[in-house]
Amino acid sequence: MIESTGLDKRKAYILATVVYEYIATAEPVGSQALTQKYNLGISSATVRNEMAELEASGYLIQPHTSAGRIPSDAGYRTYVDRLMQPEELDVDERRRIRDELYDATRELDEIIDHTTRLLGRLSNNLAFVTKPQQETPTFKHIQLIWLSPQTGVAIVVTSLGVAAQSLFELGGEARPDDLTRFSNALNARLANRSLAEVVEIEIARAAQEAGVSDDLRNAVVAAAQSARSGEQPTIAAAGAQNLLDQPEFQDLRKLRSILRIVEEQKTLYQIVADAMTAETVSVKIGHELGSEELADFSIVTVPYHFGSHALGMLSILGPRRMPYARLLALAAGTAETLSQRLSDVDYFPNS
Amino acid sequence: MIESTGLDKRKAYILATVVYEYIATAEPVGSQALTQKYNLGISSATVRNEMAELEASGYLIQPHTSAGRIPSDAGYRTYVDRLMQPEELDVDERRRIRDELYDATRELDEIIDHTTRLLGRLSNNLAFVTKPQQETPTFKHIQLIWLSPQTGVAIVVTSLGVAAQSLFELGGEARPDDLTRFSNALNARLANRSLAEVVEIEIARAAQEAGVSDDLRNAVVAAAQSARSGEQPTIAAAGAQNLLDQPEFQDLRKLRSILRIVEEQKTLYQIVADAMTAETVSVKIGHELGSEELADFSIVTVPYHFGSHALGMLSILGPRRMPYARLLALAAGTAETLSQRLSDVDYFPNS
DNA sequence: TGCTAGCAGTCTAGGCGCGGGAGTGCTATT
DNA sequence: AATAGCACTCCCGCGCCTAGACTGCTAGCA
Repeated sequence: MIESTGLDKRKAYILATVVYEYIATAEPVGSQALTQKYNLGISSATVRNEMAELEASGYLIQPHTSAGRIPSDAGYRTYVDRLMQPEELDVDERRRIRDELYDATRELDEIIDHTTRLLGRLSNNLAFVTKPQQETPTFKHIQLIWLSPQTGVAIVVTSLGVAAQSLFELGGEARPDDLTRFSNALNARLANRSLAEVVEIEIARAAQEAGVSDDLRNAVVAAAQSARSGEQPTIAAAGAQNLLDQPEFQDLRKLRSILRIVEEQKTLYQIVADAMTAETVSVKIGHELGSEELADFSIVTVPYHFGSHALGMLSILGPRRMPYARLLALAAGTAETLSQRLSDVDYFPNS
Repeated sequence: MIESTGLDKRKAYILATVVYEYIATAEPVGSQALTQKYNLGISSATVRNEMAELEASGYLIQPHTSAGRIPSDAGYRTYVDRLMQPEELDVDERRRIRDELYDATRELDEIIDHTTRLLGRLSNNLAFVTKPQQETPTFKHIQLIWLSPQTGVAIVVTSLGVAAQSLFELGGEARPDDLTRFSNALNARLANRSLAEVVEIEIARAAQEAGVSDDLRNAVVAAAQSARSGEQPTIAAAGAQNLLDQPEFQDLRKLRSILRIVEEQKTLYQIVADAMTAETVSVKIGHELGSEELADFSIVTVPYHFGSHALGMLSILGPRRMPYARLLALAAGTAETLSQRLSDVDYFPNS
């Protein structure tokens, strides 16, 4: 572990301390401040040398020449994955969450809203929760259209309306007839099947039946996947005002981005979607969110379940400089309690 | 009209121009700027004199000695009620709203959400819409409890749970028996009646039957009203990020208040609740919102209907310096279209 | 060889003072 | 009554400057 990151024990400890201190103060951390506040047993000069190397390895950043250091994305990542002391919710807090969720409300939507607000309040950040879709969308129709000898387009219509189109290369040897035949085979197999089911196998069988090229099959698979990503459950959000307190967001443009993205929901969902299949809580830090606008933020996400079925996700969005250990524990604990809460009443008689 | 406000024609025109200009620029309006930009046919010195009088009458405010004037709440109020040129939505815009609302979505909740976003986008402000409650709450039980020879308490239980209690004076001559008798009479008349119905008459009849004092009757009416105000439908909001663009909200504390209040919903609902019974669009300006935190904002509200029944309200929240004429037209137009849209599908088979 | 003390250099945040500019109220004049 | 002119007031933005924090580097020490 130590070798794999190029960090000896002392460097690791210094990195951890810098991250910890920066999370607490939001100020670049200098070598003196560090040795004074934490008795490291080494002098500030030594820390300076170590810091310079940590910066060279990409874990720390110096905002300007005569300033302290702040963690880079890689620094945070290392901190979260290897260095930080994991936290647990204490019993009191766990009970408070439980009590709130087991409040009078019965309706699923209300429980989700309630959970979102609770999470926003406890995390002091922006919380958002994807609502489970009651009705799982199904295939209605798929149509392959011949555009030119080289290209075609696949259009997938789901029970939610037109959902996806995907342009593809024909590979040269296909004729309009092939497409029609393939379309028919696909429709026979897929009509009214749930999008959530694994349809790749069916597509492969239909492709074999119709005797079409691999390119064509792959194009249809892509269109199906894209249609699936169109299933975007609505998202409840709460706690945006908490972000206003963070010193790094006095810059209004960043806030604007956040509010817009949260309201739009689509981007937000795409960012966290892959956490749905995760076993446990996952974290995306800064640029890992895949958007320059969100580069100063991090998101903690954890799925919640009904039985063994993942229903949705619970996320906390905050400054990159968020208290990771605490928020990971909070998100995990809340998701667990929510899952329990949901399993106590049979909301999903059909599943 | 002129006498009632202490404004002659010229003062009225100057006031209107100041408000108009301030809405456009967000800068205090000086006498020179005014005469240069609008050819008033009088000199800046004359305008200065008029402005001084308008300030003395409370329509204008001078932020500091050597600055121009900005409108006071009273100034805005006069502008909105009497001076401004009302606007209409142009045909194009009206059609765009219509097209958006008649989009594929079917579900009531989605239509409301969609409308909210649309309104946020078109208004460039924060829009919020109260969602109709599908189930109208009904009386379950009312209980009058004798506390002392002078006081009692009324507890109203609705189908939504315990909703209201109201302490009252007995007026001296009532005994526990009277309260029990009145309770019984009330329960017989009110059980399972909708809270939305006019229940005052029923209460009066029950009071007569039981032969109790006016004080007692009024206490019960108060409790019933308070129970009714407890019906707080959820609120959809959109466009918070638009407020960030307004120069007067660079101060983050104000934004924080807004976001908190919008998220809380309760306060927001209470503020606009009385607009529900209005015939048309209504405006609350600055301190009229009844909260120091909201003193820099104004809210435009208009109810939307299903048939003749008011279902909810559509509001725009923005800086006090909002383009009133435009937003009034926008809110009214959107509400009208929404009402039509709802009446085209039978969402409320029971009403 | 690794650590430390000291030092010179660098950069930022924030306090201070100044002057331009916009606007006012007042007074004298038409 | 309306206006022109004038002296005065106040804010805002600019540049200047200093205090403070931190760095990298060098030389000395276990």
